[in-house]
Amino acid sequence: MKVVFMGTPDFALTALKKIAEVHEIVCVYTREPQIAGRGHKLTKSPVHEWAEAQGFMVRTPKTLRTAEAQAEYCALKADIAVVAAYGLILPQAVIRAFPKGCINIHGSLLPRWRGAAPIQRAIEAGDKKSGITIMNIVPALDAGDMLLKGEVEITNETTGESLHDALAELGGTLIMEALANIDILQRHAKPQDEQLVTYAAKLDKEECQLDFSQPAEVLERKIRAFNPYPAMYFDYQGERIKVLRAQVINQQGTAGMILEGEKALVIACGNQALSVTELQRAGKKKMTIKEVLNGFKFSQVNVC
RNA sequence: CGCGGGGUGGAGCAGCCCGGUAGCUCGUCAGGCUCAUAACCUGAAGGUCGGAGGUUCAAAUCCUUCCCCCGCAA
Repeated sequence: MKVVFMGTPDFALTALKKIAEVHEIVCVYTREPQIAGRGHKLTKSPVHEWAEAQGFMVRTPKTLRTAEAQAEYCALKADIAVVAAYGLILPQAVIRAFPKGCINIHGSLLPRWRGAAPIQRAIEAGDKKSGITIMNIVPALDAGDMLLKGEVEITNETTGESLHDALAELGGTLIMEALANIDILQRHAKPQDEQLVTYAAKLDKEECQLDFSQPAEVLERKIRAFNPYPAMYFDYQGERIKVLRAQVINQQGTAGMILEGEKALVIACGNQALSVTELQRAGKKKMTIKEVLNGFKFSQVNVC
């Protein structure tokens, strides 16, 4: 089939690579290069970078609301559009442009976790499973009928990164399946149960400062969910320390107090305590707690 | 030119400001102790101090320049 692909980050790129092996990529839409990174350089998205290297036509409109953008889009001779973490709202005209429609790869088991950060929110909430839903795009946020689903287990070891990677892979697999059986799947498309809808708010750095008055268990899930990005942190004597992994242990103390800082890093929480097992100090690489403590000791102060 | 931290035996750090024979914690190897051990004791190996220039009797340490890693911000 002739496919128009719309996506931006790595999550989308994984799918694009698989699609490109079998189908004809007519055009790739991705977010325009952004000022980003150290030195504030203009940076192309992962999808942009790869698509260009493959010699695909790449378009980066600021919006698809304009008549020109829509006309340009609709002029493409494609069968279907595949959207994955694109980042722009798609107007009706775009959604209906191609005969086989416009389908989306979403990183959750819809209707649970519609929205921007479904992967992290599922871990944070303590869900036992996550997955991919292939669905039709409609004008409302992630509300289209569902075509195909696949599940992934969330364990105590699952991090935002590991789940992201697993779902990206699964998304690629399922989108291929969906494209292969699109007509049948469309005939059996299932509406989402509005009663079960939840929303995954986008990640906000405000919520990443560890609030040790909360139970250790809650914080541990946030730590895993937000690893590696945006990463939970606390400030230790003016230095920002990202906590990438921790274990809940059965100790009590004043919330925020470092109970042990030489042989381990144990911080008291509202309920129980966290033993940090992997962290990153400002300016340093990620390290296991063992590596850190070889050359650095924490004082028993309060880090709230 | 957005702001900032850092590159020292395999790992994490100290030393750099106030130049002068490379230190700490851990790991590795050998031996010892022990019922035993990730514990303890003894000993050993392992470093052109990111690269290139320069200043100096002498540079990890001062100057110039290049490369690489990372935090913030976006």
